[in-house]
Amino acid sequence: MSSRWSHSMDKGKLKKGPWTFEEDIRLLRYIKLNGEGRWSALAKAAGLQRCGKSCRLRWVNYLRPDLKRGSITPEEEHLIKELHARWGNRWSLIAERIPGRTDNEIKNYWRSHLRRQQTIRSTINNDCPDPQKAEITDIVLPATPQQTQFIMSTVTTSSSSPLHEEEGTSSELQGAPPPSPQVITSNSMITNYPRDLQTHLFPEPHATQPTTHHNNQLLAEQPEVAVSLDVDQLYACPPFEPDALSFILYYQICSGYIEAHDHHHVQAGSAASTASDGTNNAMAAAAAAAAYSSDDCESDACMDLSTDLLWNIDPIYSQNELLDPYWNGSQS
DNA sequence: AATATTTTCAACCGCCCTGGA
DNA sequence: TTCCAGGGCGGTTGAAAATAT
Repeated sequence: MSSRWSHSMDKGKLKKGPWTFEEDIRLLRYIKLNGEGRWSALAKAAGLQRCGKSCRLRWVNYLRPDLKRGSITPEEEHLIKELHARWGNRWSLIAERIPGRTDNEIKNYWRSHLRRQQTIRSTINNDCPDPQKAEITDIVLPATPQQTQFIMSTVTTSSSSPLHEEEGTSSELQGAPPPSPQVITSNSMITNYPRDLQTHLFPEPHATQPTTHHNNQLLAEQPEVAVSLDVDQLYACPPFEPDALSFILYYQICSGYIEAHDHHHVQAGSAASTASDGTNNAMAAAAAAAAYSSDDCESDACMDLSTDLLWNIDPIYSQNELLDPYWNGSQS
């Protein structure tokens, strides 16, 4: 735990600071079983030494299955500029119009990317006496037809909104959209996880592990390192703290492979080094992770490789369309 | 290669609003 | 009507990573 949070922790028993793998799993499983909301009670019931706000934030900004991973696209950037010009720092409102992005993410993006652009442009065009006006006019770039269509489909609204109900608010807020009618239960959101991931995250009592058969070729014929497939053990004693969802996804893919080959042995290092595309890199990462979690992989080289692969799982995932069926839950 | 500076972003803080008692 | 707890939101922080010198 870094010193940043330690003084706060001394005041009570509630934990602060970065979330661990185990905490993520606890929160995810609890929300799947019981739904979200009532965050203070949820935190206690889930056995988390966290305040309700912290749990909500972790869920909303990081664990939600409908979050979009990866960099902000040019279309999204343009939309952020457009909406910020309309509504100012109404980050949650803006986030509602950009699917899969959180208010925190948009706010950070604005501060780190777009505000700097604005500052530079304002410096160049320093003849504008009104900084607010300069901000709006400077940052809104012409939209391509595609961008315009995207913006129109996203922004066009019909019903009332809290902002609309504030009669006579500034003209800057005209055209503000209604609150999103999004009423999504946590269960339906969880079903956006890959089916196999759901099974592992939220197993039915006494359910047998599903046997899945995926791209298996590259991991075959390398039976050297015994791999533990005891997921409960993994939950109880995670050997590292990668992105929890990504890790479990790849772990499951790997498990499917291992079961399919019925020997429960994978040479993680050689599998990874011979992998040539994203899918198999991902599988190799999972194999490496599994190997890492076992007592059978003790070499420094194996551990180094495992760690490298795990910390690079997100880019592998985001660049690999072959994994979309798993992520989108359409894989049978 | 080492150090300094800048950028990124997860997470917290505090204010405000809302709904229930 | 008032009080209070919970939740949402925008602002801020600071460690880690990336980049520059």
